Order: sequence, then C-alpha cells, then structure tokens
Amino acid sequence: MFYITTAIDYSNGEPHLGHAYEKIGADCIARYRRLRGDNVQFVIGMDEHGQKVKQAADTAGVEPQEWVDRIADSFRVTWRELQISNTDFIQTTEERHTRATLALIKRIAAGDHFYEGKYAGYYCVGCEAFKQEKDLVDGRCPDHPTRDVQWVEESNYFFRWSAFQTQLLDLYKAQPGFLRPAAKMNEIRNLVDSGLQDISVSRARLPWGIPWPDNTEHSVYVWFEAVINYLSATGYPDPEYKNMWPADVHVIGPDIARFHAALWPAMLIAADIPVPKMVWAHGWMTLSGARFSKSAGVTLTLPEAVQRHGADALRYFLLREVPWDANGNFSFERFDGRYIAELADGYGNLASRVFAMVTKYRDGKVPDTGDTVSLDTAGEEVIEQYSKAMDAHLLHVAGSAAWRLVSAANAFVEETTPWTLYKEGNKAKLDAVLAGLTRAVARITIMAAPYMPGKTEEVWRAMGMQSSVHDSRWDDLLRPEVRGLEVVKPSPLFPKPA
RNA sequence: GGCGGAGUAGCUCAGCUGGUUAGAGCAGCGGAAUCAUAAUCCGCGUGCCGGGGGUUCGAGUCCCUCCUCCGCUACCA
Repeated sequence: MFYITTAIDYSNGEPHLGHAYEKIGADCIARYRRLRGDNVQFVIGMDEHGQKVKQAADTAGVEPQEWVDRIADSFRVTWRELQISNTDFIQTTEERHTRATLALIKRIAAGDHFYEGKYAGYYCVGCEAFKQEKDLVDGRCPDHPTRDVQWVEESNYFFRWSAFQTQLLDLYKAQPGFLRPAAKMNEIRNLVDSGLQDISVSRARLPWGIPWPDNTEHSVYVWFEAVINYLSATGYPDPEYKNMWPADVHVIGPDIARFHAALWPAMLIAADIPVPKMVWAHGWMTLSGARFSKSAGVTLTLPEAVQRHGADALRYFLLREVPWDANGNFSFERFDGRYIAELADGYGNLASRVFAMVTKYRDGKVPDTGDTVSLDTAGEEVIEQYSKAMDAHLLHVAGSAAWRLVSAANAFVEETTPWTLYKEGNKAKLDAVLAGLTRAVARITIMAAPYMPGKTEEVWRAMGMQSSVHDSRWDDLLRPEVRGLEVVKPSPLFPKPA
C-alpha cells in the first residue's frame, strides 16, 4: 500500500494553475508507484469550513453546503480533465471527516493535551488567524488590506503544542527527510527549536465548522481540522485505518509546511498515532517571471493553459519545466518550445518514424527476433537513472532521463540506417534494428505514462498492444515484449501549429 | 537584524567529500542523411564560475568580507 495525499484546496474560488501543478505532480508519483506494483491510495480534497467560506456563500446568496459542493464539482471536473488518478476525493463537510475529527480530538483530550484559555486580539478573516498588532499596517492585515480586522475576545481551547518540542526535534533527527526539500526542513527545525507557542484550536461563534466535542459553543479551528482529512480518508477511527496509515507522503505547498511538519505530527503524537513518513513541499510557479496575483493582473486560467496544446502536453511541460523541489516559471514561449522540440519533434516523431519503418519494411509486423542491440543497453541505463530520480521524487530529473532514450533512439536510427539495410536485403540486421527500436519506444512510453497518461496510451495502442500502458509493471519496462506486434502508423500525436 | 537557499555559456541548469584544457539541454551557425510531424544526425562555446581578499603545489568546489535575489523568522523602538 502506498498512500499519497495532496493539500486540500480551500473552497473560495476556481482551480488554478498552482492547484493543478500540485495535483499533476502527485499524480505522476502515484502512477509511478503503480508501475512499481504498489497498491496506491491517492487522496485529493476540499477544505470547506471557516468564516471565509461562509461569507462567500452569503455573498452568493446560497447555503454554505450548496456553495462548497458547487466548488467541489468544479475541482472534480478539472482533475478529471487533467487525468488525475486520485482514488478518493474528500470534502471536509462530509460526515466521515467530522467523525474522524471528533475521534481524534477526544483522543488528544484524553491525554490532557488541551486546556481552556482566553484569547484576545485582532482577527483577520482572510487569514483565519489572529494577528499581532505590530503585524498590522494602518490597522489592516497586510495580506488582506481590503478587509477590516476584528477585535475578538474569547475563551478558547488550546493545544499544548509547546509540550511537543522535544519529540518533534527527535522526529526530525531520526528522520532527516521527514520534510523535503532539506532547506524547508531546516526552516521548520529552527522554528521548533526556537520554541513553540500553544495554539488556539477552537473558535467561538463560528457557525460554519465542526462543533467542539462537549462544548458546541465552539467550533474546531479550520487549520487544526483541515490536516485531519488525511486520516479521515483512511476510515479512522475504524481499526482498518491502519491499512492505509501512516501516509507515505503528503504533497503540499511550501506555505503550509509548518502546519504539516510541526503541528500535524504533534497532534498525531498527542493521540499516539504514527506520523506520516514524509511531507513534500513542492516549489512555486511564477508567470513569465512574476508572482501569480489577481490584483496585479498576473493571471492565467487553467482552461487557457490546457487549450494551448492539450492536457497531456501541459502535464508534461509543468513537470519538466518546474522542478518538483524548487521554484520555476511558466511561459508560453517555453511551453511552445518544449512542445515542439520534445513532444512533436522528439517523442512523437520518433514513434512515427519507427512505426513507419516497421510498416514499410515488414508490413507492420514487429520482427520476431531475440537479438538485442546497443540501444537496449542505452535503455537499461536510462531506466536506472529514471528509477533513481523517481524514487527520490525528482520528477523533472526522471523526465529528462526518459527523454535521453528518445535521443539515443534517434541516433541509433542514423547509425544503423535501416533504409540501407532494407535496400541491401540485410534481413537479420534489419529485424534486430526494428525490434530494438520498437522496444525503445515501448520503454519510453511506459516511462512517460505517468507524465502523459493519454498520449502514451495512444502510442501503446498504435504499437499494437492489447493491454493498457497503465497496466504495465516494472518488468514490462525492463523487458518489453514486442515480437509480432502489429503496429499502425498513427496520425501525428503532437500536431504542430502551422 | 537572525537563520537558510541561490548567484556557473543568450536561456534553464549539472558540477559529490578541492586536482587533467569548466559541462548538458535549448536557442544560434555550418555540414550530412532521407525512414519520419522539413521531423533527424554530426560538428562548432576564449564563459570576469556575483565582486574582493585569503588558505593551498592546486579552488567554481574550503575560509573571510561585500553585493544581489528568494524563503522562514525576530526585535528595538
């Protein structure tokens, strides 16, 4: 069992490119794990409670539940279009999440890790967080200058976060890769090292949230509640939750690293539940060098990006262009460049020329020969590099490795000149070359399948395969069986704009 | 202010614990080939390795210092 999650998205707008990048990356990992033979559970979801959602629903004049369901549908449709292979989609307004949240809180309470305290301060609804006076600019939250901060005094439940400092530091020491990349781990370690403050985990007078157990005057603070979704999706508190838990990796944005790498494990330790094996903070994407910002007009809608060259190409581009462990930039120039060079002229044209030769020289039937060629050695080396990078979740590196086999295959064609072999009637050599080339295309296609689930399936079919490329396992990559396949030369997979 | 990351060819970057003439991909220039979506292959890079100083027989790779960008975070007042 391999359990992977992404951050649940806040129900206050349409899915955008940043959401998509995270889901595509996680999907690539999920698909790779299936290739390795793992039973993968892949959970995506929506964060639907909180004052901001309530306000948005009020503004729209609909019930909060109707509002969040509408947004959830929009995300679901988007993920389907992007071929995200999630096995579950959790909404925090679902009963199973309430159940898990209450069970976890009771368990933490049983260990006496909560206490009642007073909290007074300025509250920013935009952040769903209290603000220090010194953080305000002209009496307003710098991140949400259009909103008024509210002076709130209330009695809240506090979680004894500070009590877990040592255990968190021990965790980081025992598992240096608990949070990746390492730079982020350093940040969080320093944060914890410098001392934690107990955190208020309930809110009074908040109508849109999960009621606090035994005190329905309070609701569970949204940040405290949201992370629990990862557990809710396992069926917790049913004992079978252990089939999925602990999660193998939580994929998140770097902005919420502290909640996932410092608060969440503390909550779990408090409840005596194993912590996740890894938290992965991916990079941020900029748009033509600028930070995405609605107010500054730096925006790009997802449909626009998809429309350029299709969902598969967008997936491929994002995963190659934006390092999975660092920041990167989106621009249509680079998108077009990679699309033409790597997809149309690279992978697409390679498949095209190989299938054309098999058609032309062997009536479409891949020769039945057991001979291996130098290209097979190149393929094995690439697979080695690919798996190494994939195991380390370096998706951009693995993609680049797979494409080295595209280059190697093209070079192999030039080196062996099958058209000459054909003219000379060198049947044995030509058979070996054509079979070797088809194996290379099969290998590239399997390796590329986590990046482009749709286009690779088309190639797979054109190659005459009866199964789905997504049912391939590691052994099919190491030793692809292509003898006797009847290939069809497809129309261009990645048509180039005129 | 503190901590951390980064600054290498036009662009994106690789260069592990210091050691032959600093590399890859893309773009650009020249040539070859014709199976292929005029798609491919081969050849071509004198780069202040951010600036300065230092350690060393030898530094992109270590030390000091300064500059720039990014992330996290703090306080004086």
